[in-house]
Amino acid sequence: MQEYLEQLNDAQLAPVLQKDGAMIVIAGAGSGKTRVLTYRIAYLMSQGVDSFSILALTFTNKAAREMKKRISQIVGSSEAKNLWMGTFHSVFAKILRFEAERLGYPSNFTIYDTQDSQSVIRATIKEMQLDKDIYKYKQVYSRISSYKNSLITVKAYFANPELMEADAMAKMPRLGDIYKNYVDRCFKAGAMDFDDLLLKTNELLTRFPDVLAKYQNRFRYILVDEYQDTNHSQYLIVRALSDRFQNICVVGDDAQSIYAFRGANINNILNFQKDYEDVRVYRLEQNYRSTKNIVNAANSIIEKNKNRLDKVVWTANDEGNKIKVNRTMTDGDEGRFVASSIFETMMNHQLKYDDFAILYRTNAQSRAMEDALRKKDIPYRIYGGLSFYQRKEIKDVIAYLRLILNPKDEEALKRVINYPARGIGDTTLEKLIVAANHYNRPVFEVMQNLDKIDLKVNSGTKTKLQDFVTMIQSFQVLNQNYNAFEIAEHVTKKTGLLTELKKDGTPEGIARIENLEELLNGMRDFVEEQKELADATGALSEFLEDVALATDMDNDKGDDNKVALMTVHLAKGLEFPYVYIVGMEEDLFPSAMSMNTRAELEEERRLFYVAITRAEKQAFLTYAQTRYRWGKLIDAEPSRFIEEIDDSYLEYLTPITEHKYKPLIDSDIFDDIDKSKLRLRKPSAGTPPKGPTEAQLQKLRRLKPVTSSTDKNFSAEDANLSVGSMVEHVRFGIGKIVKIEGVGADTKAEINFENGGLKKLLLRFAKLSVIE
DNA sequence: TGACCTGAGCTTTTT
DNA sequence: GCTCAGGTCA
Repeated sequence: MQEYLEQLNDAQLAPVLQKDGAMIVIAGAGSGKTRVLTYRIAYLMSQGVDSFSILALTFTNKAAREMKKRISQIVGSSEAKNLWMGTFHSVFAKILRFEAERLGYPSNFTIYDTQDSQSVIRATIKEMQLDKDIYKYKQVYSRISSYKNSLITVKAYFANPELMEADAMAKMPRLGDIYKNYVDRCFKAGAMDFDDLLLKTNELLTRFPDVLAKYQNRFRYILVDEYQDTNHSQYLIVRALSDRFQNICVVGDDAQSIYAFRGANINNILNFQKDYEDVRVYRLEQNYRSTKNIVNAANSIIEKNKNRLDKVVWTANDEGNKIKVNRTMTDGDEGRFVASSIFETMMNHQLKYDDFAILYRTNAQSRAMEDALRKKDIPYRIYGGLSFYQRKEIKDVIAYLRLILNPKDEEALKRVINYPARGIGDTTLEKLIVAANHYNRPVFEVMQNLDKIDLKVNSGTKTKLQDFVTMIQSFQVLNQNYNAFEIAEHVTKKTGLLTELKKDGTPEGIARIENLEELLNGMRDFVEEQKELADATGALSEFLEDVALATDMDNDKGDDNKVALMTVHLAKGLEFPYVYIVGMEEDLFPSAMSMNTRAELEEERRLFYVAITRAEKQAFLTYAQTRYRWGKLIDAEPSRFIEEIDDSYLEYLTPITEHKYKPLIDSDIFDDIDKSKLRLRKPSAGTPPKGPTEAQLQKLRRLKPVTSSTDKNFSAEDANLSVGSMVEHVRFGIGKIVKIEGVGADTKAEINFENGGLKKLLLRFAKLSVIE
């Protein structure tokens, strides 16, 4: 029984054997944290802890599934079955369904995905007759999302003048009203968005002490994976649930925190010791995954970050090869280089395709890679991007299915009410929505009661509406006796979806039909699997629950031998013998949008750390000198991250490109200043604004960009930056340099901004925009 | 009502 | 260079 414990080293064993109390395991990359988690759970069970009372939270379904699999191998599947193990979202969705009525939701509430949410917001903005150029629906969505993740409800929002002011400053004074309307609409539609799954769980646990007590008593042992990626909302849930027994084990690596943009709060892990009594801290520092070269290179990168926990990752593995760095002319060449390199390496070392991964910063980069791989007949699989369930034809079927379970679901209704075309156009839909708002009832209910209201539609349209209602209702009846697969198959035929697709003979149309078939096959498998579980039946509701929270990573076919393509974010937690990190260029990695503050840049650096540490045997870094972006060819410079790696771990296949420019300013003192936005003022056409005088402009025109890349000791004067130079900073406006002190890295400048007062900035490696 | 066209925005990452 | 929302026209 205990022999599995022998597979652990001492550092891993300690947290496994500490049965009770609060503990944090700080686990370096590749140090076997998943192993610690699984064995800890297995050990708890061997010590007589009831599997019903263990809750394990992960960030991906895949992580949960794999852990469950390994645990069942140790303790047997009948025991492992009762564990509560899953993503935050899926576990709490389950609990919310159970307790939904407390919060006024139906237990069959729909889960809106990002597309649905954004569509609701778009409609709201339109209805409120706001300017859509100011209120951009994506921006509004992300603001609302971050409010929800910080537990700022509509009520809390309106109680907080600072927030309202901030939005007003951002020219969106009506944001609170949009927020309110959005929340109301979702509620009326019986729908929760992703963030609601956490927000409403918090509400449930705070408002109903008996519910809190119930789950506190139930989950006596709580484990959280990737704790560094929890946001405030998740943090509070974990705290609340663990408060009674304080048997909490969190595992994470601050160096791999890469989801701050989504509200993840790195302080959750940094402050864990303050949150519980008597916290034991364990460190896993031995890396079992990678060569010495890779581990050391990664360490040399992460050292550049200031905000981190103390930890030294080391490995007993071989020295290994140096990290290879390659430059190409274009992004197309980059793709061809990677494809040939994969092919050669594979042949030379008798490897398989799935020993290789290509990682990139943005999804858009996959294209060049795909083209090159296809030309060389190298099989690949792209993870992420547009997932299977986000395809139009799939979403259409899903929308019908959603409507069957929850006819209030307005987004689903809007999607299918006239697809396939059945003569219910925008005008009619508009009337329905107006009526629905008027009576404050769901649209579908209005459609059910057409006789009782005067909708001002002609009798033909009325019949069509009634037919639609009858059809959905007939599905609902069937749903009581048939499983998810049977219903879906019936729906595709009865609605005319299948016929509609068959009409379209284009290759894309045929692909759509194939996708539909794949969906149905998937559903059949799903039903079979569910039937084997004790507490499931393969019903439609179970399927939709799964789909709503599924990601592309999840439907892993596992054994297919293909090169993996994915973003660095998606690669977290995975490992590959050979890893290509492509697009190692300034403004791409690190992303141009993430270089405004030290905090953002540090997150990019952690992301790069994650990328490098995926490699077991060999890592490649590639960059191109020119690249297509937005359909235009642009010049690119090598990423600063390449230079940050200690040279002794690198092998340059091509000489590194000289940097033309260095990043402008690295200010430790004024972290809140958006350094990328500081530049020499470009004179505008015609008469200059009240800022610089003609004489100053003359001076500006004489300024040249810095060309020296090796001499890091140049002074501000070398950079032609002198007292009296005009600079512009978007935040403070135009200003004049009044004082310069220090040399090289320590150059400081005092700049007198016209409307921002005197600011002191630390200039380092000045990058000066060229003045025409 | 539906097919077709146009222009804007996009490419930071996702449960 | 691609996608999608929104507008125009038959």
